[in-house]
Formats: sequence, C-alpha cells, structure tokens
Amino acid sequence: MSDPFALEAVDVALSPIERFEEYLKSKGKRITQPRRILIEHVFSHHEHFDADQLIDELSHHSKGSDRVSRPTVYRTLNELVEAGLLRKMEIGGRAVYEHDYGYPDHDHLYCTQCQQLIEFQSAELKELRDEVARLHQFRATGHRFIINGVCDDCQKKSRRKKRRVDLI
Amino acid sequence: MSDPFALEAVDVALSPIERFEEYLKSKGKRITQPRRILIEHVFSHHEHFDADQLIDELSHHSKGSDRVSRPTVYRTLNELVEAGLLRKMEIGGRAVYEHDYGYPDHDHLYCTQCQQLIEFQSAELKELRDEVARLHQFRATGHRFIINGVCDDCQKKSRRKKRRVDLI
DNA sequence: TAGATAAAGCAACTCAGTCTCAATAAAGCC
DNA sequence: GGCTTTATTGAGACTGAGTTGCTTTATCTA
Repeated sequence: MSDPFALEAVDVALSPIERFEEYLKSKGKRITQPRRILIEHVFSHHEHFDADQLIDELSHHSKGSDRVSRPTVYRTLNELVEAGLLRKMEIGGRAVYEHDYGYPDHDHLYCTQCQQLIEFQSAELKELRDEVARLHQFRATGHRFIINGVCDDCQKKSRRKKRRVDLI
Repeated sequence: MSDPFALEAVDVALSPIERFEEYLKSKGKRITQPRRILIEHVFSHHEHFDADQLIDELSHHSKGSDRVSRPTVYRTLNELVEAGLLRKMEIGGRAVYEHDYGYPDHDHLYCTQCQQLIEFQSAELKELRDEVARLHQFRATGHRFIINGVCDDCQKKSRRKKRRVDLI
C-alpha cells in the first residue's frame, strides 16, 4: 500500500557519496573503503535505522571485503551527521538516524505500539517555532517534534482483537 | 531576575505525596521510607533534574536515615513517571525529569550552550498536533517538542566575548 | 505482635557508545 | 609505480546509564 503522505525527495546537485567526499576533503580526511561502504549502504534505501542494524548488516552478517567494524560504524555515523547527510534523533533512549541530505525538513508521528515512524511536513510548525523563539529572544537553530500515539494500523488491529474477545 | 514567562502552577486537590500514596495503594504497593524521601525531595523545588543528581543528593552526600540507594532512585523515578507525577524526556541521550502533577502542559527551548531548559506554553501547538494526527488517522496520546538553539544570556555572553577579541 | 511478602540495598550485569593502540591503507611525492 | 607520512581501521578494553538477582530488611495485614 502506497503512502499518500510520502514526502517528495529534494533535488540536489551531488549524490550523497559525492557530497560526503567533498566534506571529507574539506576537513582533510581520507576517502576510505569503510566510509564508502557505509554511506553507500545507508543511502541505498530510505528508512529509519539505528547503529545496531548497521553493525549487524555490515559487521556481523557481511563477508570479506565489505565489512565495517563497530567503532567505525559509530565514528562514520557521527561524521555523516556532522556533514549534514544524516539526521540523528533519540527515541526511547536510543539513537535513530534518517536521511537529511536530499530530503525535506519534516517531523514524526511515533507509534508506541509498532514503533513505526511516520513522517509529516508542516509549515505552520516552523512558524510557530520561530514565533516562540522570538518571544523568548532565543536563537533557534532547529527543533525536534514527535507526536506519540497509536497509528491507524495498530488501532485497527486492537479493535479486531477486542471484537474477538467480545465473542468469547 | 524573575522570568516573565514562568508558568503558573495548576491547582490540585492532593499534594504530590498524597497523590503518590494513593497510586501506590491502588497498585498494592507499599508506602516505604525511601519512596517518601524521594518524592519529598523531588517536589521540594521546581527544577529539571536527572537521576544522577538525585543519586548524588540522596545516596552519596546524604547521611543516615535519608539515604536512598541507586537502584531505588531509578525504580522510584519510574514509578513517579508511571503515576503521572513526573514527566521524563530524553535530551542528548540522557533522561531528564520535571514535575508533571500540579503543573501545566508545556514544551521547551533547549539552549545547546548552557544546557538550560526554558519552558513555554502554546495552545496552537496542541491544535496543530491534533490536526496532523487527524490527517493521518493517528490517535495522539502526547508529544515532545523541543526547540534547540541559543538562549538570550548565552547570545549576550558570546557577543561580549567576541567584542573583547576584536579589541586585541 | 507475628507472619507473609514487597521492597531496599549491594554487587554484578547489560547495553550503547567510546577509547586505546598496534596494524593497515590512503594521499602526496619522487 | 614505489615510498613515506600519517589518518584510519579493527580488536578489545573501557565507560556510564540503567537494570537485575539475590539476601536482608521493613511494611502491611490479620
């Protein structure tokens, strides 16, 4: 089922890998195999993910040439955030990452039942944020807005389950 | 300096301690000395705090009768959140607590320089939240909105520092 | 007031994330 | 291309927040 609210990608001049290489050069850092593997992997599909998943996919279940160690996964994730390619957020005490580069600003609905993150955009929210900041002489550089609750699917599921219980 | 934006407390029928005792009873739990010490301490002043501070104040630097151990601090904090007396939020990978009972719903400005949390209320925000939720058939139960940036004081400080540097 | 049992405290553990350091591999240079 | 310099990798040890197991202690109930 396709999501009618899916966000449109933003056009960008460089591919994430190119963008990252540019960032590395500007910092006098080296374009290494592990860094290439990781960014390639991360930008091959648009999903929310955490460090553990990456470690699993690139460190444990990966063979030979495209292995990346645990410390390097963490180190490179930090670099990707620093470079503006990934966005990091804390949910339930763990770090979750998502694409930032080539992707529009947005916020999230978080389903506490299935842990799904649903994205949404709201221009109003940004206005509200700037308004509040102005009122407090605060120089806003960003924000994090997460709406917690139960998604449509999980509501349906629990209704179904409830009905079944009623029949007993 | 008094804060012109300070939030008003909300009138409640029971004191936090009474409210907690009621909760404990309803769960068949016991009203123990450590639980009493902790809630009394926590509600004696309105501030944001974390588990470490409490452990420091109640476990290390406390003598004799009003000591509470590390595990009990953590266990009781969870109960206080569960009971609706405290609100928990994650900031920079660590848990921060604040009063919930007897205090109005609000959100925060977080100064990334001095780590200060500034509270603010916005009715609009709640409307916006419910609007977004409705659009996605999402049953919202709560939200977390944090605006990151630099507070007034820190802006002034860095301006002052900058000026001083200019003179050299 | 005694007996049943929840909870406290200690120490040991987990888990995400970081650090150290020896070995390896980019980058620049000849 | 080969050589040198030095950033980076990977393995394992470490850290710090938070949790758990288990014995002892204290609260509640009768």
